[in-house]
Amino acid sequence: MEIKTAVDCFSALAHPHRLAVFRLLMRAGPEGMSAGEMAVELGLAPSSLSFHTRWLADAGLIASRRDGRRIIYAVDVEGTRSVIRFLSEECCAGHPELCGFAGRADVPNAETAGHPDQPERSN
Amino acid sequence: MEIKTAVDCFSALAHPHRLAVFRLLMRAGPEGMSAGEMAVELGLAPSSLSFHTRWLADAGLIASRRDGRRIIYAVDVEGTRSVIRFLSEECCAGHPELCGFAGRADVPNAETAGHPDQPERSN
DNA sequence: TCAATAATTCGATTATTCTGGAAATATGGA
DNA sequence: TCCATATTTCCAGAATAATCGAATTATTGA
Repeated sequence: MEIKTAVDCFSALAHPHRLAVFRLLMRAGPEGMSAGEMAVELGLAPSSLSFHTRWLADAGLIASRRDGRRIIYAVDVEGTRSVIRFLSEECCAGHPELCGFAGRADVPNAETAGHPDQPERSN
Repeated sequence: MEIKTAVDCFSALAHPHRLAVFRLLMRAGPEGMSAGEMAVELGLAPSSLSFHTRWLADAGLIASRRDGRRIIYAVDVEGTRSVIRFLSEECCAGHPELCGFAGRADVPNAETAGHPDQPERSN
């Protein structure tokens, strides 16, 4: 994941209303939720909600599909996984022992375990 | 982790210069790096760098200590783990199968591991 | 085609963030 | 004590983000 993309993702999550949208959609699951429902749920003007959903969509964290005259939003699973992976890998970069979050549960932490004494990079 | 804290953390990472500072410190490891070094490395005015380090520190992602007349910054491991955990748990909330990132088996992450059939929350 | 519904884009306004120079604070060494 | 170094805080000004009403676009059903 590129730095710019990562910044965009963090920016997308860096606002109470947007984080609320994201959480709402997480709970809604694959079926998602319409823009209107979310606006009501969060007490936002439709235009404001649209402003935020666009931001999340541009970051690749949510996606939209049309259903009749409604637009349904749902979490973009791949995009979301990417941010988590980015943060986790940044976190353990060179020092996996620090954060204890070096990898996936289903990937027997090969690199992590091995992690041959990082050259301690002095610059 | 509270919503507000999470937003603060994401905000802290949501700027190119701050993310650069964070990455720099990740690579520097526990020994950290002085404000001056980082300012030079990133080509920022000392006051600008200070503005960003403060933000990261307030979010709990980095911490500072004095060494003579220099201030050394280093990653706050606990704070960083908290954000990753928050994002991962938000991600899998109710639908761990979606992101495949429900947590590490060997990390004290009990609530996640247990994951008792989420009440499917219909609102 | 026309009215109703759902959402987005446009616009102006307000609020917040970012920047770096200048001044202030803290430390170390002559 | 006095000066140099390291960093932060203060202060404008410039840039960006957030808000919501009004206008616009898209869809459905009569």
